[in-house]
Amino acid sequence: MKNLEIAKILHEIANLLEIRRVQFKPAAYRRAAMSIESLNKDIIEIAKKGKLKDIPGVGASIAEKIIEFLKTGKVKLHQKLKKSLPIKINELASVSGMGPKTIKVLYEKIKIKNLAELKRAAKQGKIRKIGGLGQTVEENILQGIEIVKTAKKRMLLGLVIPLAEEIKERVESIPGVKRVVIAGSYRRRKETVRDLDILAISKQPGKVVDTFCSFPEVKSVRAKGALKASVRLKNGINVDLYVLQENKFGSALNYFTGSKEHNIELRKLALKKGLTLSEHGLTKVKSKKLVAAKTEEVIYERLGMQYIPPELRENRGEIEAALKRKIPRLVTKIKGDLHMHTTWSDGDDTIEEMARAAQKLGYKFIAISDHAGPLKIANSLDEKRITKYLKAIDRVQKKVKIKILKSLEVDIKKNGDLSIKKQTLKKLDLVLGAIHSGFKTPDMTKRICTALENNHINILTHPSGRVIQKRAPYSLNFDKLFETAKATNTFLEVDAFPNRLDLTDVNIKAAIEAGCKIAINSDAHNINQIHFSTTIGVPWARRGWATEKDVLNCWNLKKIKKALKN
DNA sequence: GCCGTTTTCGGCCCGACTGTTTTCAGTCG
Repeated sequence: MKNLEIAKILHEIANLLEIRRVQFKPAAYRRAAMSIESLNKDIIEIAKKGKLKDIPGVGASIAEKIIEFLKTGKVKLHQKLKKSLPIKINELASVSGMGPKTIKVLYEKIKIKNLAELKRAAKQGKIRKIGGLGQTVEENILQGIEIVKTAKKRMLLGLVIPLAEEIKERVESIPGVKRVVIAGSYRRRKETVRDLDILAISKQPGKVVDTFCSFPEVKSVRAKGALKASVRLKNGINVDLYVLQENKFGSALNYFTGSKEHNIELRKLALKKGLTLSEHGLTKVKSKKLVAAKTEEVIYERLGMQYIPPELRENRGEIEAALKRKIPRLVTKIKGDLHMHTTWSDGDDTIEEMARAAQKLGYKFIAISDHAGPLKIANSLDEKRITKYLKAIDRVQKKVKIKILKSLEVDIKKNGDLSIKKQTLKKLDLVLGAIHSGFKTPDMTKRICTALENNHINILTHPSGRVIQKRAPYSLNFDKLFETAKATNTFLEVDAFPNRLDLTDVNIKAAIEAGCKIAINSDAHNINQIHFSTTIGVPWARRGWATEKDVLNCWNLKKIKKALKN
């Protein structure tokens, strides 16, 4: 898979062209790069079919460069640009405050080529001596370098939610504040969040900004104006606050929710209608008359399209769909959770504790699905303990209202066999199949598809094996996997554990389009994690355009049981 | 360099804040 390598080169070309003050091309290269980054197909396959130009943002010239890279491992233009400006441009550009102009002047005047040299020069006070730059710039660069190093990792959404809601409440408590919404990637429920964009309605913006900046949890104020402020909290999260008037809240919310790509498309669409869209509202280009600003709903309607839920705003086809009024009715809640662990394997809480906690969340059913197989580290169940485990579930069932389905998460061996005997699996209500070892198996697609074809697996759990910020997904042919899952009536899991979110949003959409069904599960290992399926899993599935009919655990128990028998 | 329900040529998102200079360019989201 060369997608990311190619994207990186295109980004670098964009940055290098920008330094040369070339117009428009940087944006074109960047668009192609981002589009390739989010592909769920191997670009080599696309190239083989001659379909490179079908990728949004890729035209004749970039397609040629991709082919050149696949053939030779290099792109001549890229080499040439690098030769004329031999610096680590992507690295330097990642520092906040370092734009193309600054990078260029620093190279020309004092030969700064990389992050280490930049840091040294700043520490030695060499940057402040350059015309146009001063001591503050120098200090900001040093700070920026630290942030690049520490904040390279975006934070997992699941870990940010409690902190974000806490700071939201703090802002709500400021006198004169009427309404508070956290916008940005947080509202779109992306898997990771870099900073929080908080919008507040108030008639006294200055006061609100001042109070916000003086919160005890604020470590440093990065920027402060009449209407907005940017601070770094002691827990390391960057928070931007924007204070708005009520009558412009909709346009501001739309603008700050993003994504940037979505907004750009909206603006282009507005222009075609003789309108211009900004955070201040939708106005007529000629007369400057305001047409819509108060709510997002009005703005989308005035643009001639359906309202687009925040989770879909990634410029992945939602705008076209909304124009045709084809935005699906996305999943909003699930009735139960079909993947969780207890003290019988590697969980922290008992079957009864898990059942009662799930009942408290309003779930109608759960599946207890402890590990089974050779996975020693997770205290996996063997054949002998499984018998006792099933009896233990029966005992708890008598005590609780919630329906408990009997399940196991069974390891798929390297040859595609399951690690538990078939007659044992027959005693279960549903079987989860999973890869937990041998991640580098040469043909993982074959291993998994063999398992689905030869065995009775109801749900393939965390299908790609990725762990966010830690482990890359194993190499899989998703088209083949989806085809096999559909043919074998296997549900594909959306594992809602914060560092998994596996399938990815892009893959969920592709799976559904291929005719597959999914199951949204918490993979909880204690009672405090069961909510993941609702708080993180459901929004994540929405990002994959999932509707209730696509999701196993949106159905009632009778329908689920019937589906599992197939 | 890409793209098309005004266009195969001629456009390409928009405004706030910062730092430095003194009226604005650069950067960011």
